[in-house]
Amino acid sequence: MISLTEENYLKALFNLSNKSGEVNVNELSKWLQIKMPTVTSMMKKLARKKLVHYESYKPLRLTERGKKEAGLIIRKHRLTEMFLVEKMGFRWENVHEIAEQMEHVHSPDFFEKMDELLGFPKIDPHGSPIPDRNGKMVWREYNKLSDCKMGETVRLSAVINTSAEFLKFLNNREMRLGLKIKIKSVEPFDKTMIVSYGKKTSESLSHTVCERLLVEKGSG
Amino acid sequence: MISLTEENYLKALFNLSNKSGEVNVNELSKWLQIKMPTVTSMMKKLARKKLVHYESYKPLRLTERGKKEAGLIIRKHRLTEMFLVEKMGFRWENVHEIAEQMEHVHSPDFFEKMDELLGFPKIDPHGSPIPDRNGKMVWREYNKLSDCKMGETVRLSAVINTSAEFLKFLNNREMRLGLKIKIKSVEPFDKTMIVSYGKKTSESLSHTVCERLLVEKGSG
DNA sequence: GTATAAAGTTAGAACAATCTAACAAATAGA
DNA sequence: TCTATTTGTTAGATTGTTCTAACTTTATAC
Repeated sequence: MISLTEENYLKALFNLSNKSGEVNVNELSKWLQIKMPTVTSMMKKLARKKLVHYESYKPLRLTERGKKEAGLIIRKHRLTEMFLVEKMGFRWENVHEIAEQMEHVHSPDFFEKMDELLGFPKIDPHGSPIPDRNGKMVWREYNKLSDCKMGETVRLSAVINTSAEFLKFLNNREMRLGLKIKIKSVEPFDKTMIVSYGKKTSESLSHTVCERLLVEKGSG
Repeated sequence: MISLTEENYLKALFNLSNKSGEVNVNELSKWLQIKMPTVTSMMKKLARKKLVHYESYKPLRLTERGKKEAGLIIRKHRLTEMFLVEKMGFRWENVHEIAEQMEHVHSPDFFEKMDELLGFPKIDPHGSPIPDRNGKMVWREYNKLSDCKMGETVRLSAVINTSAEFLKFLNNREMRLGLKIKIKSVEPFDKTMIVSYGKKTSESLSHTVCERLLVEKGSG
């Protein structure tokens, strides 16, 4: 049995894993706002439970089982977010906190029913992929807006940061998923972009913002 | 802040309170399947938090604040059960376990939205009243079927036991809320009732079952 | 290539929620 | 009313999750 606390560690490890699947203790400690010694001892415990590969002074890695369990928690989180938006009328900036609690509900039937009522969605309201029943998750080929060049036209496909503040920032600028964005220019000094989209002919987006917007190129 | 564990004690106290609002430590201990010394120490803690009136060797009583908090937890439980049945297509015997977990979700908005989508229901799928936003709950004037007499015709309004087994037992006999039931006879020895309802002309219901069925008299 | 800083670990304590064993008070039977 | 049973409490231990303080290892900077 995996406790609520352990579930939160697994999810954090999953979310922080880089391409090679590695996470540092310090990173995890800061993310969870839990002191390093506590994290170390929990990692030893999760290692005993075969959910994490742990060796002293080495980066942490989830085991296959750990990845699956974490994926299933994230599946519950994202299905919930989708349900809240699509079936209950919540806005995308108000679903994270609720999903954060619902992801710990143990009831396969409940989440299967959500999935069914939603028509088996592949992405959540922020464009993040919903892991399948085996906890497997695949990101489509997205680019950060900040990596695109002047003159390109792209489609907004996902947002990395799902904090209410950031999402409200996007709301205020009438930005939402699916939006077609044209890059008019890029300021060389601070990488601020001037873009046009919808009725906006000239909006300025800081590098910090552009790094958090994932887009698809050349999808018409 | 009230912990999940404390919430479960409050809810149990609320559910076990008799007319005078009293609950014994032993009773609570058996209900929660937690040993008496643990219950005693938790009661002292809840007394410190002004949620329970506690005096050594005296019966336990919720304070006004305790009653309110407990009522709000039960509100969340029952709204969830109603939502699961009305909006998600679950059957009444499958909602208790899920609601048991959802009742601990902290998000007034979430439950307000449920309430609104459901059209502000007064009762849950088992006929139990849903406490209002202040945690206040009122039972309508129901009688146990077991207290009714031969010849009476009554309407099934609520079920006391919400275990899946009992609800499946009722399903198997095509019994549901709103059903009009006529008492054909009562066996004096064991109080078994012979009743008719719907297409059934002669069904036998044990006293154990009749005690768990709440009915309204003379409502046409 | 050593000194310093950053990252990670060990040891020991604290708090919440649980238990068992032993004792005390209240209740019930004769 | 006296004793036996039931109910309730106290004391002390256990487990899970967290902390601080002190120490060790690894990485960084000159």
